[in-house]
Amino acid sequence: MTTDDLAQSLSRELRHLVLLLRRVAAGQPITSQQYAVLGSLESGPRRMTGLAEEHGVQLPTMTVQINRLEEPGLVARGTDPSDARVRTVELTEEGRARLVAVRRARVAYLTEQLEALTAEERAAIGAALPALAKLGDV
Amino acid sequence: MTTDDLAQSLSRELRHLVLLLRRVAAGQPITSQQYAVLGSLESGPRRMTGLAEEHGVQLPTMTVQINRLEEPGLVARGTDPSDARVRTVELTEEGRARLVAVRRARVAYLTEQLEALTAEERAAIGAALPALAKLGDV
DNA sequence: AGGCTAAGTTAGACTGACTAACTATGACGA
DNA sequence: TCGTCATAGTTAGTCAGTCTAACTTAGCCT
Repeated sequence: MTTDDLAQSLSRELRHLVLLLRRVAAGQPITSQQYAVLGSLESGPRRMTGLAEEHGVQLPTMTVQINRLEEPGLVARGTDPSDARVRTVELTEEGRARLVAVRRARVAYLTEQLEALTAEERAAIGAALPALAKLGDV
Repeated sequence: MTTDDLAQSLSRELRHLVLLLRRVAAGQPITSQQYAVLGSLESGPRRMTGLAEEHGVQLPTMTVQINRLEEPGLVARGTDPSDARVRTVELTEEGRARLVAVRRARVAYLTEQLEALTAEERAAIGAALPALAKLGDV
């Protein structure tokens, strides 16, 4: 298979995976974007700019996201004592609990889907993950 | 690796792939959703209901999408002579040209990304695609 | 001090998605 | 054949997510 053929197949499957992700997110108490943001806060407070860059969105977009997470008390804004321009964002206890619960549900759903495959197919996916992780890391 | 571990890794990588897809779509003259709809029309006219089901969206969502594709003349609505309730949708010449052009750009982008990997990594992705394709086909 | 740069927020617009309510047509039994 | 119910689609209203442009505030540097 040429790289070009592979790119065509991958292009097709990426759309498929998007639909899968949509089903993973269905019925969750937060959207997949909110989940992703909470995940970025798991290891400690972050600044707005860092979050926006990591998620590949503009700052105003992240402002909106954090506003929506702050309103129900899942995250809290703080300040950086060394630079008054910087706003920090961190998980609240409730936000951490929500993150864990949603992650559990996501993983459970994916586990269920993976169980439907053969052991060989699961192994193939596992073997491809490192390569997929590198993909697009320009 | 247990299936549960695999699910966790996959959950992480899916988010990564979403960001990749976003970059693939950046700068294209149509959105990725519009591209996907045009792709569904490549093999011939379709009815609204069929398109909505294939894309996993509600009918009103597809109405809006088709409206936006019809306005610049990329698709055309028709009727089904055997059932007056049914609206058909088909590609115009311009729509087909647009589809081909966007596909070319997408594949070129992915090819470029894949070239940055080793042959082994590309092979691993290729080997996993059939399994990924099955994933979520409930 | 003055002026440039950086960090965030606000405002306005657009896409994409949903549900609810509506129109128009088809199907089927009394 | 007529009434009722189901099907196909559109319209209207709402919300999340994203963008750009414009603004505010704070730091930095000469």
